Amino acid sequence: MNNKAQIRKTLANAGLKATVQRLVILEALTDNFSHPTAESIYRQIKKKYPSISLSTVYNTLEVFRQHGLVRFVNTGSVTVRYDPVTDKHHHLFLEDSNKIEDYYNNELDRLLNKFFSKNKIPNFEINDMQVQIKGRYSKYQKAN
Amino acid sequence: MNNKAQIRKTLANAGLKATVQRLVILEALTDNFSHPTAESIYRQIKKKYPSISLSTVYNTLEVFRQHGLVRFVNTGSVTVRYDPVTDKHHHLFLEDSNKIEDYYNNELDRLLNKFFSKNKIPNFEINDMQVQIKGRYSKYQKAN
DNA sequence: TTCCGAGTTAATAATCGTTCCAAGTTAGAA
DNA sequence: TTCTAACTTGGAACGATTATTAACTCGGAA
Repeated sequence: MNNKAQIRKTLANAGLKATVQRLVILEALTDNFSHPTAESIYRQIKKKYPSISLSTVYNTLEVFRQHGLVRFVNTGSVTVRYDPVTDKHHHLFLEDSNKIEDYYNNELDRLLNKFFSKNKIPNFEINDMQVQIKGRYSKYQKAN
Repeated sequence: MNNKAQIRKTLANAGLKATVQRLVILEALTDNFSHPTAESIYRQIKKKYPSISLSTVYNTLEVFRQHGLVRFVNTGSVTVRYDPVTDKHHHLFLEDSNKIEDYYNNELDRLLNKFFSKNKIPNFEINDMQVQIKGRYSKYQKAN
């Protein structure tokens, strides 16, 4: 199954109509692991689909978010960023470049789950957990 | 030593002039563990010190941040929140109320440090790390 | 196939949070 | 006490997001 068909399926599974706009936005998202802003998604799409409106991008991202197709990334800055990856993962915040990378580590997840099942936070029910790791790549190493 | 004197000292240590505005803002922050926004700090201060400007609050918070007196909290929403606690700690995001609480756990810190010294991220130098825990307090339990 | 209506989009206005700026004021060194 | 760099103020400007609304489009009923 090609990418387009997968994207259609994703929309259908979420119970969303497969409009052209949704297809291109979702396609842009799945191709893009740089945690884009709404604005940057808009610019990217605009090339191929010039009639799209920035409002549509915002609206659609919000619809996707409500249906679990994207997440907000917590950046601590003014602009919201989106993460097309809804699997469990963590984030590396690159201090030099203002970039964010996904970080996967199943072992870390297991460790945290184990820790919190032993050390419950009183009366608190955990739904989700994420580690934010701030730092930098060593010199002469490419970040990506 | 009383609170006011401590606050003066904090400013002096940071090499900052002890203006009235800075004193009241820092006082408001140290009294306030609810991770306030700039706006809410402004409203709080305005009662006692009506001539203060919102710009001053923003400017001052930024100066404090540069001097390590406060931190941004990464909320994933549009508005930036500030955290007067600069010790190592984590955050509970209460899904029902949009509140954020500090969460301390030395054992968790040790565990994470141990984990990442064993499992280094290739070429990446970690400077800071934070766990964001999302969830809710059980019914009939007060969140605070 | 046509038509209807709910859902969707585009354009633009409005709002919100934050930053910038020029002019006035002040803390604190000397 | 004087002087000056640092600071504050208010308002304008800005960028990001949300709201509004009229036009459009798709899928299903007839």
